Amino acid sequence: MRLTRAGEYAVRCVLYLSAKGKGTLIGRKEIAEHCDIPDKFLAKIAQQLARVKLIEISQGARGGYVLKREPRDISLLEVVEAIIGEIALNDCVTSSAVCRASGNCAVNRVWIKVRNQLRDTLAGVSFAELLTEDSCFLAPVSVPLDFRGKPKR
Amino acid sequence: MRLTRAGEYAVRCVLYLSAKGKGTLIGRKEIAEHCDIPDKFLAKIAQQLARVKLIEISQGARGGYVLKREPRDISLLEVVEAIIGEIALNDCVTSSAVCRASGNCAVNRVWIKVRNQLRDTLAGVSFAELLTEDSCFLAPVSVPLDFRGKPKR
DNA sequence: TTTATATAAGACCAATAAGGTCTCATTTGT
DNA sequence: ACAAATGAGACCTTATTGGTCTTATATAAA
Ligand code: FES
Ligand code: FES
Repeated sequence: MRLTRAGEYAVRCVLYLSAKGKGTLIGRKEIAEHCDIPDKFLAKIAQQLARVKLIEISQGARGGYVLKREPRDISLLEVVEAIIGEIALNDCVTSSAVCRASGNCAVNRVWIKVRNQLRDTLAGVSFAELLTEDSCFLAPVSVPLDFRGKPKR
Repeated sequence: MRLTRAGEYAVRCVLYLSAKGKGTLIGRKEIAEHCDIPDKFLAKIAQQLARVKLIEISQGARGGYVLKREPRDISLLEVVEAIIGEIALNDCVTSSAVCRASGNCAVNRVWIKVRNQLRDTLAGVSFAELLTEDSCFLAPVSVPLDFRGKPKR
């Protein structure tokens, strides 16, 4: 019951890109080094982030990654779910084949509740917010007032 | 990021025992069959439940399991954590060796928050409550008014 | 236009964890 | 004593995670 390494790495990566600002091209190696992510593994993770349009990847010499959205509009949930898929917590929630009475089960209802709670909280934290505080791999960054606050989407 | 099978089985098992009432001895096979849990696997799970004194195991012919506490005093959280250990969600929360700035990290703080939220919600649901509604493997049971409501511990 | 640098895509591999079984010992009712 | 049940832990199988490798492709710069 824990976030995968890939998920944590993705968060770090997006946080690093957020600090540099939307639209800034950063080499993969720089990110890997600063965020302590295995270089090749980051490549794989970045591809997933690109698939959901969070970043854009440019190839060739002087290639790298570019954040495509404003940090204030990116939620923690989005980044996490881009990597590990929609959070479910237990199997009954997704596949109704597991339990006999799925859909009408007191236990299941509790799991759905905590799952929604968890997703809501993660959805309520933007990378702009994270940037205003100290984090691993990153000193806090002063963010213009306009860009603080909760994510829109 | 999901509850293990063992965790789900444990919940079913305790729910079944709750329906029979505290102090009632039930054979392992009966539980395994009704709750659709592999017999031998249930044995292993039961041992973990016994270790935290949720149930008591009696050996020998006509042996089986006995619920040791009132369903209204057993929370979902307790049963789950008896099996999978304390819920953590991400590694930084437990082992500070993973990230560089653990203890003072915005990301980490969010994870701690959602983790506490999740644990609180699960802690707020008793098996007596679960019994009043329909569940997989179990028809709803009428529970005396006195025994409904939130868990004490 | 060649070369060096960088990523893409996916196959591939190693380590860990989950899910479950088996064996042998022990306990207890009859 | 014997049959019926569980205990404890080794053991096995499969799935997931975490990560690397290989070949191909794109681009900047010489
Ligand atoms: S639907 Fe799975 S526990 Fe009830
Ligand atoms: S402490 Fe692990 S992400 Fe910051």
